[in-house]
Amino acid sequence: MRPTVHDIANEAGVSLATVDRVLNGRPGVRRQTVEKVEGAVRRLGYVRDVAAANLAKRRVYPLVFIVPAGPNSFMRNLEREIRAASERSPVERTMIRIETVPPFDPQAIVAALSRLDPETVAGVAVVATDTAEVRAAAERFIEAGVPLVTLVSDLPGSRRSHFCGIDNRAAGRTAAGLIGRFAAGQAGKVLVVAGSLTLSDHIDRASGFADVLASEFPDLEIMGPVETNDDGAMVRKAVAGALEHQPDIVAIYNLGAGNRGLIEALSGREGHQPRVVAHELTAHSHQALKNGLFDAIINQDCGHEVRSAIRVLKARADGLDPVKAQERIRIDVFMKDNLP
Amino acid sequence: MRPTVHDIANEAGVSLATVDRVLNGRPGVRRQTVEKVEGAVRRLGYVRDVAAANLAKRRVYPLVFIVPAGPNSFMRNLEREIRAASERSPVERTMIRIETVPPFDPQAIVAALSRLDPETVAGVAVVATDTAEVRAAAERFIEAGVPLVTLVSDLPGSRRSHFCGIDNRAAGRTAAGLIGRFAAGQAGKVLVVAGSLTLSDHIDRASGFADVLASEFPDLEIMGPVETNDDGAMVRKAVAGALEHQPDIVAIYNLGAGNRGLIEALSGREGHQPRVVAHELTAHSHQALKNGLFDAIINQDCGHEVRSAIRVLKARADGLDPVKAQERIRIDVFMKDNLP
DNA sequence: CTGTTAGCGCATTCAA
DNA sequence: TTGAATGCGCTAACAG
Repeated sequence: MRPTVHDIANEAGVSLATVDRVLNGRPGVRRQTVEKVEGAVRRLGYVRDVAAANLAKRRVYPLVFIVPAGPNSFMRNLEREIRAASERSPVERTMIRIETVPPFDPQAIVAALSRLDPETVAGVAVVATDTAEVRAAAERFIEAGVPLVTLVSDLPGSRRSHFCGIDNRAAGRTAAGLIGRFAAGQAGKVLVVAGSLTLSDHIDRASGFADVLASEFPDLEIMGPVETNDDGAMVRKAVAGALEHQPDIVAIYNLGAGNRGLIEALSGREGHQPRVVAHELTAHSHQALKNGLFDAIINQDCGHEVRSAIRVLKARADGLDPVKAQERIRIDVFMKDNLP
Repeated sequence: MRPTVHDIANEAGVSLATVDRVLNGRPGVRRQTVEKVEGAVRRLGYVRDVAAANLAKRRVYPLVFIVPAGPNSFMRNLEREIRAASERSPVERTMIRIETVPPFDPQAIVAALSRLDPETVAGVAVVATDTAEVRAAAERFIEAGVPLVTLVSDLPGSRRSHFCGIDNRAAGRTAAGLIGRFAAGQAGKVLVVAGSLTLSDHIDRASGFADVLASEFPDLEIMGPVETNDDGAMVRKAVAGALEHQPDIVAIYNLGAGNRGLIEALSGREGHQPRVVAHELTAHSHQALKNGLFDAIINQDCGHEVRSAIRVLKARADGLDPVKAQERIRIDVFMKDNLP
C-alpha cells in the first residue's frame, strides 16, 4: 500500500491539516513541525495522489490558446484540434478558450496576452512571433506564476515551460538531406521560400537547411530565403519569377505556408520540374504529392502538439514536471508512396 | 457543473446504490428502475468521473508485457522503456510485470499467455509472432474479458484491442520511396533482408516495399526477401554473398534486425557502395548513418509505443475507448543530417 | 500555529 | 429489489 496523508500524519505526530499545509507549502507552520513532516514524507516515500487531490479541490484548468487567424490551412487545422481537445474537457477537467489574433502581428499577441487575468487562468499556449515585445509580454506572464508554453513556433530567449512543436532545425536538415539525395549529384540552385523570419520555426528550418546543404551537398547553392508572409499569391509570384529567370533551379524548399501558390507556379510549366520539398500535409499538398508535383512533405501532427500542450500545462499548473521524452513531437516525412 | 450520481439519483427518484448498480451493469434491479435511471443519465448528460471511481475502488491495473529475449538491441531498448514506465507506476496506478520469452518461438508466447491468470491481470501487451497457435491463445485470453494489445508486431486476424506500433506497410512504402529516389533512375537489383516472415511487421514492410517498387520504380528489381531470424551473423553472410555474386545490386533494404551484420558485410568493401535503408536507430545504425554506410533509418519510438500500450490497456480495462488519433505511432526517418 | 470536521464523486458493504 | 451509511486520499473551512 502506498502511504497516505494519514500515515505521514501518524508518523510525524501531527494532524492531517498540518500535513496538508506543509505538503502544499502553505504558511503558518513552525519550522520544526515542517521538518518533522518532511522527514516522515521522506521516510515513508510518500507521493501525493493527484487524482484524489484534484477531486477534493474540484480542480479545473482554465487554459487559453492564442493562435493566428487567417486562411493558413495548418493554423485552421490547429484550431480544429484545439476544439476537439476542448470537447474532451469534462473528462480532463480543462476549460479551453481560443483567442485568434491577426497573423504576423506581434502587437496583437502582446495585446491578447495582457488582456488575460493571471488569476483566472491556469495556463497559456501561444503560437509566438519571436520579437522582443512578445517575449517581454510572455515573461511578464510567467513572472505572475502562470505556466506558458509555446506552440508550433518557439520563443527561444524566454522561460516558457516548454516548446510544443517539432525540432525545426532537424526539419530543415531533413529537407536538405532529402533534396540533396534526390538531386543525386546534379549541380544548381535551390530556391528557399519562407513565410517570415520573425518566426523562430522558419528561422530554424532555414538555418538547418543551409547547414546541411553547405556541408553535405556543396554542388547545390541556396537562393533566398525569400519572405512571403505565408501568402499564397506572393509565393506564386516569387516562385514563378525565380523559375523564369533562373533556369538552373534544381529544387525548391518551401519552409513556410502558401503551398497553394507554389502549386500554381509549378503546375502550368513545361519541361523538367524541380524537386520540391514543403511542409505540412493539407488537402493541397496531399494532392501535389500524388501528382508528383511535390516530392516530399515534412509534417507535424498538430493534434499531438495540442494534446501535449494541455498535458504540460496541467502538469506545470500542479507544480509537476511533465515526462520529457513523452512530449517530444516527431516529424513525419510523407512521399507519394506513404500517404495516409 | 457536471451532473453527479447524486443528481441522477434525484432525477430518477432512486438511491445512490441503485444508480451505481445500473451504471455498472450489476444485476438485481428491476427493468423499470433501470429505465428510469438510464433516462435520467441521458437527460442530464451524465458522464462518470473515472478518477473518483478509481479512488473509491482503489483501482490498480496489473499489466503484463510479453517481450522476446535475446540480443536484439531494439527489444532490449523496448524492455528498458517498459521498466521506465514501470517506475511511474505509483502515479499511474499500474503494476507492470515483464515476461521475456525466447525469440521466434510461438510456443513460448502461448505458454506465457496460458500461465497468466485472467482474474489477476487487467491487461496484456504482447510482441506477437503471427501464427495460428498464438492467435488462438490471444483469443482465448480476450474471451476471458482481459484486454490485450499487440506491441511492435501485430496479430492481424485477432480481436486485440489495439496494435501499438507503426503502420508497417507505410514503413515499407517509405523505404521504397526513399530507395527509388536515391537510386535516381539507375536500373538494378535491390536486396531485401528480413528477419522472419512469421512476424507480421516484417511481412507488412516487405509487401509495402514491393508494391511501391513495382509501381513507381520498375527499373529496380527485388532480390529476396532472405530470412535471417534477425541474426547478425546470418545477415552478414547473406549480404556478403549477394554482393559478391550480384554486381548489379544498387540498394539494400534491411527490414529486420541484425544491422550489425549488415554493417560488417558492407564495411570491408571497396568501390561503389549500394544505397542502404534499414530500421531502428541504435548505437550501431547511428554510427553507420554517420559513416555514410547507411543512407536512411526508419525508426519507431518504443517509448511512445509502451506508453500508448499502457494508456490503451487502462482505458479498455475501464471499458472506455482510447482516443484513437492520439495512439497512432509515427514513423521517424533519420538520415546522417538529422540524427538526434 | 495546530487540529477537527466535512465534503469531492463514486463504490460498496450491510440492512431492510 | 432497494436504500442508508461509510470510506477512498486529499483539501478546506472553521475552531481553538
